[in-house]
Amino acid sequence: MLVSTDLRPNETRALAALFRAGALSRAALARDLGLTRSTTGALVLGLTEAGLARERSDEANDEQDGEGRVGRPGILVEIEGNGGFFLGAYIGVNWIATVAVDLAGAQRASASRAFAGPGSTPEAAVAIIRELVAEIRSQLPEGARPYGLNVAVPGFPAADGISYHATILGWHGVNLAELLGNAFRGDFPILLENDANAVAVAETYRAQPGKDDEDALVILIENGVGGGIINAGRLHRGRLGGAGEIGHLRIGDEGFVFDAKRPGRLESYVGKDALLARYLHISGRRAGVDEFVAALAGGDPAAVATARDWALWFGRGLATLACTLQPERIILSGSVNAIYPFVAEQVEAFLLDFLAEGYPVPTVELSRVGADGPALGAACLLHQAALSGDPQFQLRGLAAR
Amino acid sequence: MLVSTDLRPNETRALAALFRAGALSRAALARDLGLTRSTTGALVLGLTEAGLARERSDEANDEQDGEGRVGRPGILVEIEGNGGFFLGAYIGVNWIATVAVDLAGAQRASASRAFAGPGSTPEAAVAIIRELVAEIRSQLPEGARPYGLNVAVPGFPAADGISYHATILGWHGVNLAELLGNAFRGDFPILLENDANAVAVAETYRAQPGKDDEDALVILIENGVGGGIINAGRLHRGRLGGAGEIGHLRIGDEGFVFDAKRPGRLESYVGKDALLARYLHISGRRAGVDEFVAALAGGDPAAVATARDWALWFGRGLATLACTLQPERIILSGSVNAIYPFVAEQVEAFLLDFLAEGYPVPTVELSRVGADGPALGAACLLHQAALSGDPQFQLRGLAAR
DNA sequence: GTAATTTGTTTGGTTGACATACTAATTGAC
DNA sequence: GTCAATTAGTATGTCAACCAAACAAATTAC
Repeated sequence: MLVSTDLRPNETRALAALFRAGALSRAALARDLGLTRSTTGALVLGLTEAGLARERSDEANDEQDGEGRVGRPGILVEIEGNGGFFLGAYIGVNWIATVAVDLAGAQRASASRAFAGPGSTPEAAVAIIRELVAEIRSQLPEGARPYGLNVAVPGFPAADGISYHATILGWHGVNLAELLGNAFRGDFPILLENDANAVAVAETYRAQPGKDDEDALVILIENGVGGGIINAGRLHRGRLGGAGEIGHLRIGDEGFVFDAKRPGRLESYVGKDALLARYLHISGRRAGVDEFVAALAGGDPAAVATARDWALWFGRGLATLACTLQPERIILSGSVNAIYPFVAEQVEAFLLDFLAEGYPVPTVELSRVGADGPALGAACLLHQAALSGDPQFQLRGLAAR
Repeated sequence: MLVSTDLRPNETRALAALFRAGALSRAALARDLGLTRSTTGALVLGLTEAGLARERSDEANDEQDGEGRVGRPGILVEIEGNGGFFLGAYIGVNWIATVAVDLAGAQRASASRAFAGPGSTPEAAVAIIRELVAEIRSQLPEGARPYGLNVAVPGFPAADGISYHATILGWHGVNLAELLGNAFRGDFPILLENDANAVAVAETYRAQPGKDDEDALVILIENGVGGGIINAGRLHRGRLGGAGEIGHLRIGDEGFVFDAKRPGRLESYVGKDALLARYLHISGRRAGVDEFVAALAGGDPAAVATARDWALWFGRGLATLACTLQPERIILSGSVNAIYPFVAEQVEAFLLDFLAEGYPVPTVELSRVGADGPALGAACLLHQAALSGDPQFQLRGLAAR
């Protein structure tokens, strides 16, 4: 009879090591875990029988470590993706998306639907998520049971620990966790995460094989400016998951769009509305981001001047953040990032000039994940929790009894 | 024969649980670790024989949990402080300090000496540390061997991974780690840490018993403004340990002391020089911090006006940081923090007004650790590493063989 | 072809952790 | 005061995780 059994600590550690490295021979895994080869052999056997690991089939990839390696070559062992699934969702202003990530960290299914956020009720959003989750579950192997669902939302839980505020959706004091819990009663644990935080995870999680201690700052620029902070490979969430609200950074006295209550904020200089207002002020032309970028690419002097102003203030904000957080990489996401390539030189020269001598200068890169970013990152957070041994997402395997 | 043996993972976990809680009965410890009482009994026996834990002697303190607790009361077990020692040092501008922290997290010895930082060589500093370490080791029990030495320094390692820059000491490109390594050749591992980071740890490490996931920001205000960030109980170090350099925060266009290269920085508004320059500008009087605080306490209108300006800009900086990092507590350290009580109301009203509705407002507190802060925090970082199971500081016990 | 090296597996032994059962020490009900 | 109920701590036998040692297998170096 096949029964589901919880994994032993060293089995979880072994999976985490395999995930970090991509694939390892039993001997290399033994060294990584500090166990003997014999123990590791039994460990891998158990994981294989439980359907969580497998020997790598592509023989072509037998060049594990350089050329002159003496001795019998090892057989690479890797994670069996079908060993488990993690669900992520995103409630956006215009749409709702869901994805499934497998035990190997690969995206395996996705589904999305239009959603008129402002004006819709939280209950409507939950109903859509329920249908989309059913849809992606049908794309997964028969009988696959997800370990959990993490929902990225544009907003933050409030200080009372229950209610949830999403000004952009017009929701206030909504107990979204409870609504979702009722919709999926007991099937799996459900978490909420801020959308910018989720994107930050999606951009950095396993960005480079073998590296899991990345220091990065992900900046999301739309109308508002948000961010997510990754420190040593872990999301810096702050007290209630609200760290990274860098749109409120005070970098000047006014702003291109003026806000009497909170003047001089970063997003009033570099957000989408601010950018286009500045362009309107200089050129007299009303444009969208795409038109603005086209004008910029075409050398329109007003667009170039606008971009130069944008870069000046953006550089100020980046310099502040680079000093405060000292990230290795800064990743730009959101529709406004399309103008960055035109001003990269200016911003990076400013950064280099601002930072103290010898201080590491972060690289600035553009987003690599697409529209699924928030949902994908939410799922990756569950994957990370499971492979770190979080008891709430205790991995299980099928074992013969 | 007594031999030194490495601790098993669960023994280290047990010590970490005892440290977090202060003291636990065997049964409570078993629940905490997820082990059975019988296993935990054997675990505690082993730790006791190894000299790392002991039964608490003060019978008075038998009120473990409220009153109406039925059943046989447990015997509290706590960490035996003499089980291990961790050394911390601080190279300051005017003095060098060293402390020893024991396995229970208590400060057990300290020694310091005047040091004319600017103008002295790194070699001179290392020689003083060597003597001070010998001095505090003589205050510890016979035969105690420290697990390591962590040295807090006013500066940062440079991007090349070797050299070390401390502008304030006039040191550039110094390989301090190597100098220290030569001075203590092989006795124990040696680490370096930025001083503001170390202070942040000292302020927050075990600030509240039972809580080890604090989110805090520690701000050090002297001439310059530095900071250390604690996220979920861990130091946020950034790429090279340089996170928290909040003095460079760009909050305005000029500053009370003008810096042509980097105008508008937080420290040019709220640092010591800036404060006193502003007071000079308003009152015509040249004063030190102590005199200024005395004038402020006496109701001197110029001092009150200066403090109000200071509070305005400090509030702007705090608001930026509160949004970016979302700490639960903000702790003020450094000599300038003496003026905070006079403007606390103004700053906190500004914060409350600035932060979004429902956003958690951090508390602002004054430092609780004294002049030993940097050295103490450095030692606490080693203690934390050892109790987290860091292999570099693998705990050992004496066992009969 | 032979030695050296590294991988993976087998075997038997040690020990960490468990389940179970027992004793000890307290509270609360009568 | 006495007796259940409850919780803490310990003893014992069992299981299995891990190790050490030895061996077979597959490669490089000479």
